[in-house]
Amino acid sequence: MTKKDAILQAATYLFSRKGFKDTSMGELSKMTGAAEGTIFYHFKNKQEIFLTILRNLKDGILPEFERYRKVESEKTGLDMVEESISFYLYMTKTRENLFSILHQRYPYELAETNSECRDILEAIYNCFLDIFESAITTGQQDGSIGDVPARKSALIVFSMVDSMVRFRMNNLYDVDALFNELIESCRRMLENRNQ
Amino acid sequence: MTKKDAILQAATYLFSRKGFKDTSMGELSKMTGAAEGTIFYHFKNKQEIFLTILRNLKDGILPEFERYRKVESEKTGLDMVEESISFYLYMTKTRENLFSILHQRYPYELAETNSECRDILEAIYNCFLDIFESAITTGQQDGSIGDVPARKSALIVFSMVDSMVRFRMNNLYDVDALFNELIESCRRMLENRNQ
DNA sequence: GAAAAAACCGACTGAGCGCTCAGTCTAATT
DNA sequence: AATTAGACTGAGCGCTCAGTCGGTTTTTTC
Repeated sequence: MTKKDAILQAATYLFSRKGFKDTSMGELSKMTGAAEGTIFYHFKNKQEIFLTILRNLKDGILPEFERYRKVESEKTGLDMVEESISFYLYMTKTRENLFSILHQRYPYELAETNSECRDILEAIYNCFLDIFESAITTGQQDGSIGDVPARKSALIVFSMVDSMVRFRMNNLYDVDALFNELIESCRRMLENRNQ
Repeated sequence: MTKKDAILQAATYLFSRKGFKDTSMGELSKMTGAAEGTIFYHFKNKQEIFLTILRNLKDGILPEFERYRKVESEKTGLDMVEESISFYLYMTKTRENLFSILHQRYPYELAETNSECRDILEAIYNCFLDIFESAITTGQQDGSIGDVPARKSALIVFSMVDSMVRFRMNNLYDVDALFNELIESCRRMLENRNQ
């Protein structure tokens, strides 16, 4: 692994654990074995490290989500919603550090002044929502899901799932214990009752 | 207003807007007109200012929530859930600064080492959950709500509502546009269908 | 194998931070 | 009028931080 990659990896870890502002270049230097000067040789400043992580997050994750979304399935839309929730929870578990960064204040603060950051965040969240929305519209076509506004319902489902992720990351609640109830709640919320 | 109160008020504003770590004593001093020394005369350190705000938040808000919870009502439990959601959204709107502080990283970081902070946060969240839980159990008694696990469902409803608050605070989505759908979703999620 | 380019180093800088402290001011008490 | 105590002040201390710079080592190119 190149030193540049080592820096990005360590920064991802530290930013997710301690936050952007509370991670110092000295720590980053110590963790990677690179001198502070080396870090600034590869990245013009601290913010640029963060943006690079965000760029990589987008480029690494979006294709995976897109690929998942386009997989043809024999399932009903309602079952697809359930599967999408599991998929999202699985993704956030395998990339905990990256998703933890998305739950922090700094990216949204940066987005206010930096348009690239804003665009990346928007692309990421649109992609997440699309997963749920397309499952819902599929369900409305096959009759498994009732007559609900698809985008808004997708947003509500997403907000529920994202809260679970937040619970898990902050060790506030055992998400496994809540998982079944979450799925059942979403089913009751969406299912078609006029069949 | 005493200078001590002015400091607390300004700190609440600054902490909620910029976060704990990004608020400097210099700023706080400038905003209140108090010398930096004065701040440390009233509070032994920066953390103590934060804890005082949290203490006041608890003492100011919990009684109001408790009072609301104990109001006898003619409504069905399901209607009470809807009303509780509105009540929670209303409370977060009138005390936006305080609730914004609860959505930050610092209080939970502090809670890891400071037991008073931990206790306050726990008391606050238990109180929030109790509102929704007692509406749900009421609904199960009057038959308006189905056979769902009350505490877990309360947690799910709370997580939905709290996400709305987060959307509003970060200007990510127009919550008013989502409000009706949120209510309808919760109703579908909870209502008794065996009547 | 020499020259050029890229990667790397760590001591250093200046700004900003939380917090201290010696001392002033004000108003009540004796 | 003298004393006292609480409220308040702001210069300044010790420290941390992001970022710089002059120089060294490693790699690439011809």
